[in-house]
Amino acid sequence: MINADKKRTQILEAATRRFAHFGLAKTTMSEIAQDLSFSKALLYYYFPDKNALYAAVLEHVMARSFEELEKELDSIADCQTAMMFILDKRIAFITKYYTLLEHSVSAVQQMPDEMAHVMEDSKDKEVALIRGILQKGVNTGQLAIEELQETAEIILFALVGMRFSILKDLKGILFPTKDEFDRILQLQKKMATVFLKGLAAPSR
Amino acid sequence: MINADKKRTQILEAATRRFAHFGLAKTTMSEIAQDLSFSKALLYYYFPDKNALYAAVLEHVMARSFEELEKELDSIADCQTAMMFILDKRIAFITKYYTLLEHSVSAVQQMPDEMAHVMEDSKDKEVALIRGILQKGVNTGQLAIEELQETAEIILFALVGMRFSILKDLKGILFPTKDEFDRILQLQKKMATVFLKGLAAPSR
DNA sequence: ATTTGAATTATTGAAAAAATTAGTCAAAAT
DNA sequence: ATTTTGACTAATTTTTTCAATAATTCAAAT
Repeated sequence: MINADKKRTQILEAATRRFAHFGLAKTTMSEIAQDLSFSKALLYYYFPDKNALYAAVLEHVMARSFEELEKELDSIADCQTAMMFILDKRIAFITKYYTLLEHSVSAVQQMPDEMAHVMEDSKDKEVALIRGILQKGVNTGQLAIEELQETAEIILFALVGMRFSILKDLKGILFPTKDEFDRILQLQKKMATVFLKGLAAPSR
Repeated sequence: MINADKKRTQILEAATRRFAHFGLAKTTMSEIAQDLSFSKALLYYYFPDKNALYAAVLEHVMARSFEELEKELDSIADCQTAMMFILDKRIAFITKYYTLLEHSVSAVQQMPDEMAHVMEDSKDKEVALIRGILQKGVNTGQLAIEELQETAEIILFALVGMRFSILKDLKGILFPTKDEFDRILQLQKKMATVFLKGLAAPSR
């Protein structure tokens, strides 16, 4: 029982390494099994199919990141600072897991339900995170916001979309460079800053 | 000579109808020729190849829209109003020419240089349009902006990206509905409004 | 309950064949 | 001289086939 969980975890970790480096399409179940000296069939004992394993990897990786993020976020009182912090972490995450996420980015259509579900969850969590920051600002009297949820969604849409728009211009580039991610981060920060300023409560 | 231009225009218009309805891939040169009862060879007398014709259609359609837009924009003094006006017109344009633009949206990679050039031009023009609005705001003392060009780019990135983000969620949808476009417009307006407020010059 | 080797089923990718479409050109029409 | 065309070729796309690879199942062993 405890051993079973251990095997599951081992598979999850080996899969994470493969998927993170080679992506979904270029990773085979045999390879993951070989990495662990398990039989391929064992993978199917713990995970129903390849997509489920991939989804589990996505979920695991994201959950860990969110956990860490939320913890660190607690100690930041100022909402502008918190927002900049989140943007830094977001880009760091995307840079690190670019290949892993690639499938979710390029093949959003025709994504198996399992993965789609994980991505939706993660989006919801991210919106919640941003809403938390805005809430902070409202509580301290820094911000005045009517529709907290919708405003958080708008910010996330704009951030995600901004990355899309910028990366889309890069013709046939397989992996964006560090510089390109830095540029995205820079513009996202400027946008978020102006946006927060626009949400500022009238001073009195 | 004047008759030659007329033929060119006829071809351009027939091509516009076809491309606007069926897109680039699902329109053949023969069909355009048949619509006009011209020979296919004649199309090649006026346009070097299919891509050039498509690019000409894009350019024509966009040029007409920009022209109209700039004219109407002149009579709007307030920058907030002007921004809302542009957003309305942008969405109307995209709704109308969704199929025509689809290729530019989905196949941004591997886009022939001619089309890429038209799209870049249009992006530049759009940024210029937004910069013009911001300039208006700065002139009237409503806004305080350091980097006019970059700020305009950020706004456009966010607007375009926002549309991407929202449409991307729609799994396997061929054509977004009117409602979906309306939702995009609504969120874009909120974002732009907050953003402009964030750029407001400190009152005194 | 866990693990495996061997077998089956499904998917992918390359190659060949067929069909459609883009693009050319010499000659005809204006 | 310019415009237009029909008939032709070249390129591209689509369809089909088939072998190789990979996913998935399962009976039997641990």
